[in-house]
Amino acid sequence: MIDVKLLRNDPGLVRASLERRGAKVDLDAIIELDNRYRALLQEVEAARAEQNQAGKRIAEASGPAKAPYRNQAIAEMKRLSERLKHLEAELAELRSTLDQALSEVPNLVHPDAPDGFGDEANRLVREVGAPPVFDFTLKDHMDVGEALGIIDTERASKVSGSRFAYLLGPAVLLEFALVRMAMERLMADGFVPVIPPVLVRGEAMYGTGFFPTDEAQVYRCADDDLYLAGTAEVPIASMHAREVLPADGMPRRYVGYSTCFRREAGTYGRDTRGIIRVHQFDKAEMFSFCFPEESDAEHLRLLAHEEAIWQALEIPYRVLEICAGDLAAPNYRKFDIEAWLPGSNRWLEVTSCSNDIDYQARRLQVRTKRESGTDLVHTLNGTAVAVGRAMVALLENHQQADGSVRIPPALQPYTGFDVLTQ
RNA sequence: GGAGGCAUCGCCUAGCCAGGUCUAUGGCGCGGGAUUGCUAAUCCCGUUGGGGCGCAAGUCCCUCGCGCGUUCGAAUCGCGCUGCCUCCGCCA
Repeated sequence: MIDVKLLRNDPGLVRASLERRGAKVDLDAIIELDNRYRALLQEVEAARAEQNQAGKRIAEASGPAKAPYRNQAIAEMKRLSERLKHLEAELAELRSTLDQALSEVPNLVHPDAPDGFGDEANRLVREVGAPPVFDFTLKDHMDVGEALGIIDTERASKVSGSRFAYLLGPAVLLEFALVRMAMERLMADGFVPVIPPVLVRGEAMYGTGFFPTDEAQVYRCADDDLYLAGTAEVPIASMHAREVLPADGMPRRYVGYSTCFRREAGTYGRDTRGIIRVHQFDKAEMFSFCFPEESDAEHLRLLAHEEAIWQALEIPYRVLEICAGDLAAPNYRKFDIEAWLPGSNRWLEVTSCSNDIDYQARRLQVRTKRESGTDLVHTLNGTAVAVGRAMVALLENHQQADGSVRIPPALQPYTGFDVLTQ
């Protein structure tokens, strides 16, 4: 949610951001709604003040001697009350129309975000590491994984349908190793590890900005009115909803580990092979709550952690800054990391790091209190390690002629083996 | 799943049965100040969070878990929901 006061005072700024996104929102209609709402609010509040005064007069007029006066005052208050009832109903309706309209306005866009739409408009920030050289015929991750017997999508589809997988044997240890390595690096920088609930209320989905926009991507448990989170971002951001965080604990950094569930509606035929795009995967996610003036730096900090992890995994990657037209509604600025997949001869998105400024905080009402006052915090999130896709990158980049996969030294203390074999 | 209980401004707490002067009591904590002096004490003032109007001073409205209702008027009465606690059942 954007700040309605900002819209009121500087509609040009909001309009410019919307244009860069290519978002079609009738701002003038919202501004008009806001004006009408505030005019009516004043009327209602004046009537309430009058009612409060009248109530006091009634209370003061106790005893038989004052009964006539009292009856007159009650009659007067009845009229007031009747009028207020209508005004308040009108006000409530106007408010909910305004809230609905505001909830559909996407966030502002960072001045440095590249203009444009689509992949071509993304800015290449840097490319790190050289593609490995091989002297044998390369396999893609699925061929490597199947040959090793560590990925089984065929049986998974028997049990759960397409876009599911069994991970077996050393792949399981590899998962725990990746997560443990990421966790320890982040804990060293003060991130608090957390395993959040993954079944959440609609409120949490709305508060983080996934509803109403991305409702189609979310699994719903209808009987309990709960939703399966597509990322730990949802329960972690919501963890401090309606709280005022003490200034001396800022910034608050978490690294959450959770299974993620995504319906992948509308992606039929895309990434159908292997475990690149599945309905269920595990991920360690960074999340920060920080002071507003610190969020630009915090964003770069999260990105630096992501890059350090990919460097430790010895995977060539590139950093992209996502163009204004491709930002999700809550995002103010976003960096993706894409890993190079030599076996598939393509780049694969493996992390995503966003600064949502106060967009989520306003919906979730997460504030911090310091001497200068109580402010909404800024929230940021970034992938520490998306296990499935990290495995894909490892299998393709570190495959060896005999079908085994080399484990980079930084990961070996966590796997307990240096070569992944059958 | 069944039965019962609880929810007040950071924490504790009064108020609820018997609706109006509740602009919510007191304590703790916190912030500011005064006084006395010695390892501290006493006193005074302030201290929920939002919102509207206003250059400001200020002023008004909302907020007693949430919602709906009854009523001229709800912290207080009724209904629903949520959360927590106790017991039973079930369970990793």
